[in-house]
Amino acid sequence: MSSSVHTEDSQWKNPSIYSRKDKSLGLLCSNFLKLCDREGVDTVGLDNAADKLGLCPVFSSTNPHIIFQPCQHECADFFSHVFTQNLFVVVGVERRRIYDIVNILESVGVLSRKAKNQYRWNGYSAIPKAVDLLKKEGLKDLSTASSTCHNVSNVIACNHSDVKETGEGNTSGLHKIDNRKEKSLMILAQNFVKLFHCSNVDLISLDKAASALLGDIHDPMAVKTKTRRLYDIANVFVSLNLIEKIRSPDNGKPVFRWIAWKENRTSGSDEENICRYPAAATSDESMRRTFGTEITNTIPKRCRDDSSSDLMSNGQVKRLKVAKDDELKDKNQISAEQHDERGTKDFVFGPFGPSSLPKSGVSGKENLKHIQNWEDLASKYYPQYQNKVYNLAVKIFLGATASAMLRVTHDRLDFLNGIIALMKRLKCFHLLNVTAASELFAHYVDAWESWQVEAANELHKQHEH
DNA sequence: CTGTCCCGCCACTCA
DNA sequence: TGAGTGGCGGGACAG
Repeated sequence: MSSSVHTEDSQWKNPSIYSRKDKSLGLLCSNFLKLCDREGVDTVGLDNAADKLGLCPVFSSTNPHIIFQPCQHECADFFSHVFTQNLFVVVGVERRRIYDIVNILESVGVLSRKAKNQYRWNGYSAIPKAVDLLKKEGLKDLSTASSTCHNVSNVIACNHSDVKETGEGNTSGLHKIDNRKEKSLMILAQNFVKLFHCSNVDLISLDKAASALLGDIHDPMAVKTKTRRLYDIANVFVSLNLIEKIRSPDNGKPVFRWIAWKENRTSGSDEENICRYPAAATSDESMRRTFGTEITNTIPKRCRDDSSSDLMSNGQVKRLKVAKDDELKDKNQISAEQHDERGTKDFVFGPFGPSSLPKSGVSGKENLKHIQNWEDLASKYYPQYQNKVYNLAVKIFLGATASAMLRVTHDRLDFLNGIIALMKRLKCFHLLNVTAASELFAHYVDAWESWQVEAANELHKQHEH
């Protein structure tokens, strides 16, 4: 038994192993934006985005939104140190959050919906136009509704009420849709923008904004709910550098201030206006904004299995995908190109690479590519199970733990204990029984062992050569 | 204690 | 009809 695994075991049980901030909407939004804001990106598919972000969709029968994000740390030796350095962070990011982000981004024109699951990436250059439109809309509302509403911020709320009133007492589908739409995060976000642009108020607190947007509704619960939504919106807008959070000079309370372009756009091209956004800059290249937080996981195409393939009876292992020699060679060639200083025919180790092997000449960005190769190879070792819980377990396991765990211990029991501890941390262990877990992970051990033999042979061949 | 906002239930929509 | 979408509020976390 390896004592190190026991040490890690206790760490996995630590509920405070990651910060709440790791899962923040703002961080996720930054990552999402960085993913979209790239050359040649026109359409954003939500599934694809989640995949590229390193969010590995799993098939929870209880929560269709659940997605696992392997880790917030994009370090070269992530896989090898993930356990020993206590970097293991499995972040339960929900697809649900992506919907929130997408809706808010849509409100300022950054994205527009094309079809189910598909969004068009309009980019940051679309923001000025969208905001301008909102401003005009807000001012128009102001002029037409000023007779019934007493102040600027209530105009927006008045327009809310108009919709609401037509819906009240009428349960027809159309009005239901209207009511739901009116409450949507997108509309709320747009009204939040209008508050900044159609009033003389410079600093807006979220509770005040919530009250303003609710108009005559003074229900504390409604204000609380609206405020919660505004927090989400504000976080996304902060990620976009549209607003910033500061302390009110009056009472020290947190308030938000619009920091992107605001003045009436009477002249100047769109490009000039775009450049007023702090997020944007002058050159084409730097027009792509930089974020305070880097994308945390660039590992592409994680653990996407083809669940439509033929499978055996429930809970049984269908097959273990073992990389064929030629496939490995293909990978090696790709890897060799990426690590040219190692020679064009160097053997690059996959997800189960023995820790004893030298890693000289591989660092920094190259290591990121290296990790991607690990990921590619990992997909070839990917056992497929009909049992969704098994697949869940494997996906999580495959994402971040296989090589690291087995570098810590070669003892199978120790290995299983570690996995069980991991499962407990992931709160999904109750879905598994120990026998099932043993069966599953014993397969993984076998795969790893066979791969090691294969890798050792390849290394031996290289030395002979 | 207050502000913040993650989490996920469940209703609704749509292909 | 099932998968996708998103409103909503409980309650945990952070300062």
